[in-house]
Formats: sequence, C-alpha cells, structure tokens
Amino acid sequence: MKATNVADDVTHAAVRLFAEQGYANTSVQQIVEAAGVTKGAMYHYFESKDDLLFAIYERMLSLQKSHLDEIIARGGPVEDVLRTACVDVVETSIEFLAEGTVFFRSQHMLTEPRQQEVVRRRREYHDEFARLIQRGQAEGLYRADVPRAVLIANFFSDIHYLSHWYDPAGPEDKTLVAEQITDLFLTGIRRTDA
Amino acid sequence: MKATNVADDVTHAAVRLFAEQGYANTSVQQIVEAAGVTKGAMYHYFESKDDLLFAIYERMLSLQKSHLDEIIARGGPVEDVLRTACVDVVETSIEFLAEGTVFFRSQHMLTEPRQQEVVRRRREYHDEFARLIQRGQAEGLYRADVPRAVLIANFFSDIHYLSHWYDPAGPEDKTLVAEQITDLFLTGIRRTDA
DNA sequence: CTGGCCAAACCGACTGGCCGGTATGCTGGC
DNA sequence: GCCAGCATACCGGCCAGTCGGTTTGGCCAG
Repeated sequence: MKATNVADDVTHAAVRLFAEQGYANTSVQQIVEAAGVTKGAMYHYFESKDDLLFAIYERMLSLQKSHLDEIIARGGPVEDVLRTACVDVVETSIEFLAEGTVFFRSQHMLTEPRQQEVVRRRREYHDEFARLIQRGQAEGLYRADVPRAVLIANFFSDIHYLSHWYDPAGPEDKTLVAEQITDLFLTGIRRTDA
Repeated sequence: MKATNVADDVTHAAVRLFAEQGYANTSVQQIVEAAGVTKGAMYHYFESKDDLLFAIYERMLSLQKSHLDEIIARGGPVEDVLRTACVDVVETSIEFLAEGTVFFRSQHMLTEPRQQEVVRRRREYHDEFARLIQRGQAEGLYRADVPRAVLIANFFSDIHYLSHWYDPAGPEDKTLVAEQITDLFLTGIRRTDA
C-alpha cells in the first residue's frame, strides 16, 4: 500500500529526531521538514504531536506483545520457550533501536491517559513474562530465593539498556548478542543449590 | 554550614520535579515556588536551567566515582572488590533514586559541551569497572566467551533500570536487593566450563 | 553605641522568541 | 461540484532569562 506514505514518512522522521534530540527538543516543523511534507499534511493524519509519539509506542507494544504471544502459543518446555522469548525480544529491540530509545526515554512526555495506556500494556507483557518464570520456578528450574520482581527486572533492564551501548555499526552481531545476553540472564537465575 | 541553603533547596526541588514531570515539562517558576525562593535568588546561584540540571549530574558522578575509587584503593581479591563495588553502587543508586531517574532520562537535554562532559566522566567510571572484570578474567574467574562490553552492560543495565521498578515504599530492603542483583550478575558472568 | 556605606543577596515584573495548533484557501480526481 | 488531501500564513500561550531596584548584613570611623 503506497496509499499514504505521508503518515509513514512522518513517523520515521519523528522516531529518528526524537531519538537524536529528544521529544521536547524536536519541533513539529523539524519533523515535517525532515519527512518532506508540510504541517497541514501532518495534522491531517495526526491529531497532535502527542498523538504522533503515541503511535510510536502503539507500534512497539503491539509488535512485542504479538511476538511473545506467538512464542508462548507454540508451546514446549519452559526453558526453551523462555529462551526463545528472550532472544527474540533482544533481537527485535536491536532492530528497532531508535524506537527503543524513544520508548524508554519519553514515556513521561505523553499525556496522562496515554501514559496510563502504555503502563497498562507494558504490565500485560510483564505479567505474561512473569508467568513463564513462575512456571520455571514451579518446575524447580529457577531459583526462588530472590523475589520474582528482581529476576524479571534483571532481564528487562538489559532490553532497556540496549540503546545506551549497542552500536548497530559496531562489530557485534545482533543475534549473537541476543544469545549472549539471554545466556547471562538464564545462567544467573538458574537454580544451582543442592 | 547553613550559609546558603537556597542552592540546596533549589537543587532538591528541581530533582523532585524533574523526576516527576521531566526536565522539559518543569518550568523554572515551578522549581522556585517549590523551593520557596524566587527566580532572582535562583539565578543568583545558577547560570541557567541547564546549569541546574548539570549540578545534579555533577553530584552523582562525583559521588559514584569517589565510592568506586575508595573501594578499589582498599584492595583485596578481585571477586571481593567487585562484589563490594556492585553492592555499593546499587545501594547508592537506590538512595538517590530520584537523581537516577533524572540522570538517565534527561542527559540529552543538556547542552552539547556538558553532555560531552557527562559522557567523559561516565566513561571513566566504565573503564575502571572494566579493568576489574578484566583482572577477574585474567585470573580465570569470569567467562571470556562473551565480549566484555556485554558483561559490563549486563550490570550497568540493572543500575539504570532501578528507578523503573524499585519502590522505596515497597517491601524490598535496599541492601538485600543490592545483594540479590549483584549475586545474579556475578553468577551470570562466572566461568563454569570444564 | 551608631550611623553611614558598600556589596552581596535577593525580588518580581517584563520581554522576546519559539512552537503547537488552527483557519482558510487551493487543487485535482471522480 | 464536492470532498479528501493537502498548503501556508498566522495566532496565542508559555517560559527562560533579564534587569532595575530593594533588602540585608558586615564593617569601620567617629
């Protein structure tokens, strides 16, 4: 559908600029110029600057949630499912690194209702992930001497932090890094006691 | 020195408001009102809003660097030094949770030269931490099959993420959490192969 | 003790620029 | 001839920073 690439062009330009300069430091004028359209065109497709930001969140949230759902639906041993889910989310986060930067940095710039919506959707993801860990703990695979919240935070933090150090132009391969991070995480939470 | 608590009052109010609403969404007027001073007084102690933000960074950077220096200076086995350093930085980060929120969220709001200064100082900290890991690897304590950058990111990410989930009013004790996080990290990077 | 003096600390009304959003108008396709 | 899809000039609000002025406190000469 080449129908309206205006909306897409604007979104892409916005992601790039928001990631580079931050939401507050980026004017609508800059975005439309970078996208090669005019303000009128943009406001034809988006209600507000806030709406534009939310579109970026909506995209990421849907994407990651659908991936997780799909992986869990495929079933299999908990360990395998968890590993696949972890590797996938790291890889996806690397693929959408700029989106991730905006995602984690600008949530507080959204208007209150939309911020709540993002919180709600993230909690859904979090809870689904938590149930995986819980199943693993029930099977005696993962340590239970540490609050589950800490275990989960220990992985989510890696996703979060990616945009702060990973360089797509650097030497590290994204799939390899995804496996390495997952490995560090799973090794850390594995039950080792007698 | 009760001499000038104006500067302190302003800084504390600023940290709180920046953490709550973000730097861009907080007006200087709000800050001075919250601090119970006037704009004139504030601009007597700070050159600009940016200067105020940088003061927060300066404080955190100095604090954490001095802690790390001191712990390394005390010497001892690498494993012990690293563990102490990790626990300390997590604990400190919890104590200064609001500062941390601002620290990681608003770096791109600083003017370019100051942003560079922050990058420089953070790299100093990073490199010192990296040398500890390197020593541990040389002694065969830590795995070397994963790039050192990944190992380090795996820990720094936890620090970074703290302000996103840790609730000071919650049930988790900060020292305990610090030890748990450190434990997960050290377990993950420990060499286990034959 | 005291009055004069100076600097540092502080006050708060004002301004100039920027920027999100809008109003109005144009144009080509059906 | 009408409507979706734009273009563009413009407005109004907000806010960092300023600036002329006032207050406070320390200090010394008389």
